[in-house]
Amino acid sequence: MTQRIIIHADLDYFYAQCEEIVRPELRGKPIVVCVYSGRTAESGVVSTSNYEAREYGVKAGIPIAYAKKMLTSVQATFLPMNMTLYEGVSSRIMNMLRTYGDSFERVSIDEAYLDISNLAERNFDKAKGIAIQVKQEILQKEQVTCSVGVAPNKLLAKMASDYKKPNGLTILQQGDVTKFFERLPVNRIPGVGKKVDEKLNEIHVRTIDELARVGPVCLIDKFGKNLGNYLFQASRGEDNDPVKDKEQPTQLSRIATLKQNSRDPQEILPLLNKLARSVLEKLNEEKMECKSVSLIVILTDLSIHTKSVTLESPTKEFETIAESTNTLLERFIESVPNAVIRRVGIRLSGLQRRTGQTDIVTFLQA
DNA sequence: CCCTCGATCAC
DNA sequence: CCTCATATCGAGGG
Repeated sequence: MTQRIIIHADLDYFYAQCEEIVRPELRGKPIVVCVYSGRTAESGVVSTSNYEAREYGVKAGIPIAYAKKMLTSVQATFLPMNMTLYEGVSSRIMNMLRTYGDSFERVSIDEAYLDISNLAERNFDKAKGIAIQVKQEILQKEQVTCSVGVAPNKLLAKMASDYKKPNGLTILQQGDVTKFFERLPVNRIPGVGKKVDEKLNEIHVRTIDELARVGPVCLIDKFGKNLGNYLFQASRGEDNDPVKDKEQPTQLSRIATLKQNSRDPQEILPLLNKLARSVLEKLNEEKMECKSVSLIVILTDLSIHTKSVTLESPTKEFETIAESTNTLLERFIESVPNAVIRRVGIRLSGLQRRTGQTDIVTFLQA
């Protein structure tokens, strides 16, 4: 295949930026979008913050209480998540982006890849023009800024969009890779998080150019076939993963925090049923059914446990889901005598499109 | 090959 | 003080 040209677009500080759009008077001041757990009035974590808040160290994942302390000296706004708002803005932008590429891949609410190889006629100057146009259209139609990377594959496009933000545009061609990777920390490679980073540090690899000097056998030995090969290729800026339309999800989950810790199934059931209704609503919207049901349990020590069952036949029924998770919960509590539960969740997997077809029992009865 | 489960990532 | 959702992998058991 000839050389591809891929765009990665990343909507800047997305939830907080959406809030700036609907509350323009807040622009220029710190905004913190929060996930409130409902435990106490203030408990929860920061989902996203705008750059004014980040200057004070307020970023995604930190407890809301920490964020409040960091922002005591300034006038800051703390807002609960408004997913309906963000979904609306996102879907309008994604539908716009979809019209550009030969293929399109939405990777999250605020990120997408476009393959513009043909549109740009395999020419990076044209590709840059398209990227500028994309940024402009998103800004004009939705007042949203984004950071864009243009590169010969998804890996480099993502690393490029990450390089300059907010409101960045970075073109990265294969010939620039050596220079770009020089002294760049390995954790800038997508897929290299805390654990992989630590393991690489063990073999004294801190930067991507250092990683490129490690042999494939060594990497496969340390990280397994899949991740080992990925790291080897990534260190050279190579990636053949195609931009693929992901039409349907393969799993759906819902998780929530208990008002108070408990190991009494009766206290937990109402929340579990609520989660079942919620995740089933989504399953219905997607016109799908599921083959497996998992219970997710997070204990007071924050350890995560999952228990699952595979059903005899795919289901979309509340009774089936609720009964499964209830049984799994009782069984889990029984099997771990000291477990005190903080949060519970439900995951539906083995998802498949609902066929219009009637099930076999109904068919035989007809 | 399928199932279950924990781990990891990144959001 | 500690959210929520998705995908993927590898190990272990069958």
